[in-house]
Amino acid sequence: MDMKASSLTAKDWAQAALDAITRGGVAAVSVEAIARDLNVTKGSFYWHFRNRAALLGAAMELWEKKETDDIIALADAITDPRKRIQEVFRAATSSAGAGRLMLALAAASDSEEIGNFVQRATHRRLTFLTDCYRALGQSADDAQRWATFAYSTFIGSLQLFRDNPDAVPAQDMTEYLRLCISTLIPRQAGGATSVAA
Amino acid sequence: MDMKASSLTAKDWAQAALDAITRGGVAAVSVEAIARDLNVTKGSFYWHFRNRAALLGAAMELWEKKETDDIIALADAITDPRKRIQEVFRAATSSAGAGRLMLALAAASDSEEIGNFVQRATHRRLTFLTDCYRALGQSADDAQRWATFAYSTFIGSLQLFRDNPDAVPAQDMTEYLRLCISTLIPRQAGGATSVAA
DNA sequence: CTCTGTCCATACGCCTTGGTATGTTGCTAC
DNA sequence: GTAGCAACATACCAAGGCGTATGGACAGAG
Repeated sequence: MDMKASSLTAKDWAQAALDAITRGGVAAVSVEAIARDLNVTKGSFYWHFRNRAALLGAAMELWEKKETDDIIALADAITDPRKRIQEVFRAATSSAGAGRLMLALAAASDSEEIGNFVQRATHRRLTFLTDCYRALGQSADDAQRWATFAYSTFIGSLQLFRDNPDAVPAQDMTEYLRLCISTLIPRQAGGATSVAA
Repeated sequence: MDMKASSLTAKDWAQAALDAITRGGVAAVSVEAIARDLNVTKGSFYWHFRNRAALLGAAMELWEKKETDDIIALADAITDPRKRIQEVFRAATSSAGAGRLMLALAAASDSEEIGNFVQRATHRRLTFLTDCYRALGQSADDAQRWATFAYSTFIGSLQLFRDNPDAVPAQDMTEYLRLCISTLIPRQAGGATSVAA
């Protein structure tokens, strides 16, 4: 029944590393522990990778790739900038796994290697949001500030609901999202363009 | 010149543990490493504490105590609820050390011990903010949602500026804060509801 | 059947860390 | 001055984790 046990690839190891980070943070990425998860031993690992740092690098590259794919998929699906921002929030609060992974990586961003990837991902997301706000007719400065505001709220909500799941009753979750979205998307555009509401 | 080398207390160890967490996360709390920071050996530690978990517990209690003191000092200083919320943001963005410590603890909140403390601190802060919004005339439900919103933005901004210091130019920082504060404190004080669709 | 390269297991050395056991110093009481 | 306790230092063990060295299974090429 289990034919996938033929041979492992470096990507399999990278994905397993991401899973370990999601569960227990970057500190949980130990060669032997992940080898146990994959039902192999260290001998397999050191054939695919030079050392633990190489595994972390591959995991970060895989994360960046999937991360980019997610952003692109999100961007391509919707054209209305208002609904784009809205969808960022909805997609974030839905997939708890990606959120936990993002937070775990951010927590270890003091490491030079990981920090660069987190920084790039954050920058891309901010650029994406800034473009949305610019499409709403805001100035460049206003758009950047609003994007930073919205992204901070997004990250903070993610962390709050992870660490304090009962901060907001589950019934009020939709109400909370409506409040955030309606507040973070100013009704009055910068004055130039206007999107049909 | 250095007379403070007389004798260490358990509180000194707890504070050193908090410093280690601020620098490198909870994983950086190793008995021997902190002993090196304090210029002593493990022998000293195991006289003051039973084990590493006891040190973490003492560190968390010390953190909760200082944390509570900070909140109380903040609350006593200002009576205007609008300025209270404003001050929360200003105090947060100013002391980067407390922010880093908070984020490092939140990142390790999957641990049962640490998670409880983080949860209590978060709950107290949310209660504080909720009271502020209630004092502004909001309903209980609205106040809780706005408090959650504001706190999420606060935590998210902290994390964003830690991981991506150049997300917003330093000059625009005050502008960014003004945007957040003016948005997160609804203008209309006497009214019952704030945002209507 | 043999040879070769891929993919993995086993065994080992080394370092770090938690924890224990025990030795050592300095101050205080008397 | 000496008994005794507080506050360490030192030595040691076991566990785990990284990295290496080497051996073995297994498939395909010839």
